[in-house]
Amino acid sequence: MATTLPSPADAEAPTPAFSPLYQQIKGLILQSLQAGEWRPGEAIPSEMELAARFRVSQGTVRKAIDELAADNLVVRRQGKGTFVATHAERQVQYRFLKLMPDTGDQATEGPAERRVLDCRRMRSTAEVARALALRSGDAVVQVRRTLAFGGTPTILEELWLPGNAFKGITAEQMAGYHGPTYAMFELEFGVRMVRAEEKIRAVAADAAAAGLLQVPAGSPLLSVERVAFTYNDVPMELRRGLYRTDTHHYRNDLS
Amino acid sequence: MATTLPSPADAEAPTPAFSPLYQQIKGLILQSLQAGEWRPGEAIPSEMELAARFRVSQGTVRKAIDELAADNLVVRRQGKGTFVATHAERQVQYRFLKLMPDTGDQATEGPAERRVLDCRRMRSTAEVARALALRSGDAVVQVRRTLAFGGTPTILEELWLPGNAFKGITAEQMAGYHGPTYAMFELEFGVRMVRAEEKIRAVAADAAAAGLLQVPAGSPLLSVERVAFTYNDVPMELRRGLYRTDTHHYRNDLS
DNA sequence: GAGTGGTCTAGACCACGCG
DNA sequence: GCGTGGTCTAGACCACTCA
Repeated sequence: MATTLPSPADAEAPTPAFSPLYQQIKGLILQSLQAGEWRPGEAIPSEMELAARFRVSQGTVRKAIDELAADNLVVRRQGKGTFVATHAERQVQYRFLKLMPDTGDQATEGPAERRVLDCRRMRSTAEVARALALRSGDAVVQVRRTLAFGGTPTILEELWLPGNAFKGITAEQMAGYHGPTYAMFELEFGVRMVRAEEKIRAVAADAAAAGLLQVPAGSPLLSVERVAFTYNDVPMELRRGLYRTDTHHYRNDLS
Repeated sequence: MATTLPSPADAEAPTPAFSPLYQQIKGLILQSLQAGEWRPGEAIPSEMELAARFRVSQGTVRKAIDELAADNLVVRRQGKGTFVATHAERQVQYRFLKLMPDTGDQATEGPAERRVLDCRRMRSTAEVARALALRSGDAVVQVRRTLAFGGTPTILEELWLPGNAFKGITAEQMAGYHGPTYAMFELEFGVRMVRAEEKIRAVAADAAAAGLLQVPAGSPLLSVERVAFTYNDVPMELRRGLYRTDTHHYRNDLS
């Protein structure tokens, strides 16, 4: 049946290489997600509906959705439906933040206290442009802020965002929103971060960082450089964080 | 059919809670893996054979194996079969080592040059015992070594292994084996590491570490504390590494 | 009780690897 | 050409949620 499929599905397969039907369906659902057909947190159509729309069996749709769920683009809830993933959910406060208090976890610790130091538009340097797939000199927004836990400043970070997608962002918006920053990005700018890559190093605190994080100059800090991506691997944020690791640690699970 | 299954499968379900058939099958295959019915790198029986053995359909076995493959316990190869995962494979040199050269990757860099500083049996401290789920004073093996890339010492690490499982391990074994240490553990001791947890911090190099890594005392280093587990979440290694991050970085992908 | 995702089956056919 | 895993289907039934 895969080769004799009518129009909708295999119209999407420009590669002669062979792509399973469920992959094509996955691609189509992905396009709808990208296009904003369903908003973050909303339910997507049921498996039966999608099967009817694409003229395939429920099992094929199921396998497509299975992969989307494995990629964290979508969340299944038995008896209720399948929902577009969002950063604005109770579950884990900060999905991409792997810094944990040495005792307890993110949940026991409560939300971070944010302090925005700076938020301004500027022209991107060559380095920032490369990370964000822009041209040097394109408009970017730079944000600098600290995050504190229980009164102790723990993270100092600098964000760069493409000026185009984040027109009109303000320090008040960055500071005022209650909840993850990425949830604010979804709500206010329609930008959904889906995946990220981090490069981690140990560095010595310079005078400025030391002051803001209330540690002696030269103290070892964790440097975390993150590039976050929306759909289709489009980079939408460069973030450089300095973490204190005297009361917290970066946790990672390998398998 | 799930409720009327004959002996083999639901003899394994002590929980009345409801466990899908394929989960029970997964558990049974896992037991065989654990028991060493098939050695690392070997093929396990085909889906049809397993389906016949367990008296379920091929689809159910498939779903069980899908999960084992997702957990990296097993590797599927179309047209050939399904194989027990091993650390002794070309693919990625060091599966659990996330340290990458700033330019290029593990493949371009070639294998690490190992130097074993120390390998001795001792009684475990309370801290080591806790991590390895032993009692304080139980026998453990401590290994200290450095890894260098292109002549530059980059990693200084200390390993603790349960003395029981690693009887008779020698410095020569640690140094002499060509390939990942975890592959040597599989071959020589039948211990297969399946999963690990890491806690990462930034620390200042003490005099000893600075000397061995050829950096000034007080230099920032990445401290990586790893607990590695075999099947059933049994901890089998505690490892504390210090990484230079002037030419390398710890890479992590989030989703 | 209706609707959703989750499980299980049986059978057909496809892509791949290897002799 | 055979055996392996991979895809696709259709239909039955189960577990969960909510009105």
